[in-house]
Amino acid sequence: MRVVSWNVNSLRARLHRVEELLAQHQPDVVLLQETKCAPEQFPHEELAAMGYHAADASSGRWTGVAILARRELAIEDPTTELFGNPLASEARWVEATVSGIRFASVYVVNGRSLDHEMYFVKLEFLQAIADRAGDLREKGPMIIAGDMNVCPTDLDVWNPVAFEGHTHVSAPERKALTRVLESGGLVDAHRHRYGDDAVQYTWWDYRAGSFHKNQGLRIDLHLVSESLAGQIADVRILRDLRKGDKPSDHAPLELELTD
DNA sequence: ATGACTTTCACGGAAAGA
Repeated sequence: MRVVSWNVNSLRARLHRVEELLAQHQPDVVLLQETKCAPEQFPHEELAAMGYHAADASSGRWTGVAILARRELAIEDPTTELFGNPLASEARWVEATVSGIRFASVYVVNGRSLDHEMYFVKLEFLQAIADRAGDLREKGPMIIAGDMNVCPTDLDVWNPVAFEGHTHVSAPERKALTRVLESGGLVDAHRHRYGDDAVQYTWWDYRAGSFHKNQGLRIDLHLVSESLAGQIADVRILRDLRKGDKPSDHAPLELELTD
């Protein structure tokens, strides 16, 4: 099974690149973030023409997440509910079961700055995910993936010194992310696959030629149940989709599980 | 040194992203 996670930075603006991804990689499940659609704008028909159906959480503006699956795979029990979510009106969480695995696509709050109200909202949001992951742990295998907006360690930051005092790298954010992993019994698929040697990023600022200088962050993660970890055959960051015509500022991540 | 890009909404430019 192939599971892609991708912050598309507007699904409508990126539909041609999503089509490229689906045609080239034929993933079974795709977890999207920052779809930026109002509910009526979500491109169900266009995706159906590409062979996929979707469960979406859509509220317009900056957020929006979705779970896509090949049309042959049922999307069961979708929900956008997340108990304890401090931003429940923003579409940042969607869950559904596909092929017996509980999937969640998540777009974690940015936080803006360490002294901003939204930073504390971010920590609350991560705690809500940890609580949910703890509940799901009792029920079976899960994959929570998306834009976590946290770099798990300094290995995941192109210049840790430059990021001191900023969001995405602070100790409380990292601790909150660790709680998600511990509570859910989850592994970071990328680290599980590559160990501590692999320095790779999933996001690069549009500005200043950051992508070409490889000045990025690894903030997009597949968090996978330990019971599935033995099936992790590969984890790839699809850098080619960060290039070319109107790319997102995030690259897709492709997780391959053996059947 | 600073800002350097892209999207949305809406029709100029602010807000937001990370």
